[in-house]
Amino acid sequence: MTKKKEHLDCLNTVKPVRDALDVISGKWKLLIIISISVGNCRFTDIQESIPGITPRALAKELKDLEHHMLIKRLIVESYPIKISYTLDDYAKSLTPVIDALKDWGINHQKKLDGNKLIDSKEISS
Amino acid sequence: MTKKKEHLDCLNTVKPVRDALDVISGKWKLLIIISISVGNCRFTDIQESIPGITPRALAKELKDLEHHMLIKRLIVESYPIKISYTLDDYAKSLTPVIDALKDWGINHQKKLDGNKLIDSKEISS
DNA sequence: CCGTATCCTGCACGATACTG
DNA sequence: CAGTATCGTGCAGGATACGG
Repeated sequence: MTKKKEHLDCLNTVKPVRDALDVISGKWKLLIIISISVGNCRFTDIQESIPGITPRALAKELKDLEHHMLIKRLIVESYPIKISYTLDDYAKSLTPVIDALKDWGINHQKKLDGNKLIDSKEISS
Repeated sequence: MTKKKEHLDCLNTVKPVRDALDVISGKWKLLIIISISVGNCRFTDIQESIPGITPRALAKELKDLEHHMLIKRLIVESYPIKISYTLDDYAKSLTPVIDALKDWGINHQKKLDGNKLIDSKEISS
């Protein structure tokens, strides 16, 4: 059956897509990457730059991101202990993914907005 | 400050990215899109093509996907009622997104596998 | 055949307090 | 400063049964 083969090919797509989604989805991951990318490298700095995040959440997400090799954790001073988080070069490989998601998200939002305008002509600024 | 501006630009990225993730993340959405894309168009067919999915889950996801204009729901016969689900042309716009995620996911898995080998060597030594 | 209706469970995520 | 430790909660998703 050709259908079965096609189905299998598609499942070969689903797995890596899910792997990728696991890495970048979630409430904080992108925000943390962004915060580090603009120069925040200390735990407390990152925490203060992301309204609403708790130290528990930040610690967990930082570990995840480090495990996925998207950020690096460096001890820069042992007493008093100081840590520096930086983006790994590997994080750059995410650029096409982020861009594709961003472009589609913008376009999709426009499409949804267009639909809303049909219902109500209110435009919020 | 230029930092503040950069930070703002990045937040302008986060929102559409999250919008996009909301649409395609989740346990079943991609599988359903795939199932329909290979020719399954009846509720029961789709259900049987995706091992483990319950009617409740399928119904919910189909509604979401329809709301996001990725699939179309057509009543093809009123008694006994028969429904046909098809991919909306708009779903094609997701292709670059899926491809980017897939490529990155494949590459990332390779990278993790490579690292595992290093880790296990370090541990065993 | 195409779904709803109930009920249930796990886990992502939060609040708050505390420590080397 | 850079995190843990505890405790708590909401909600995505599951099991099972039933209805038009």
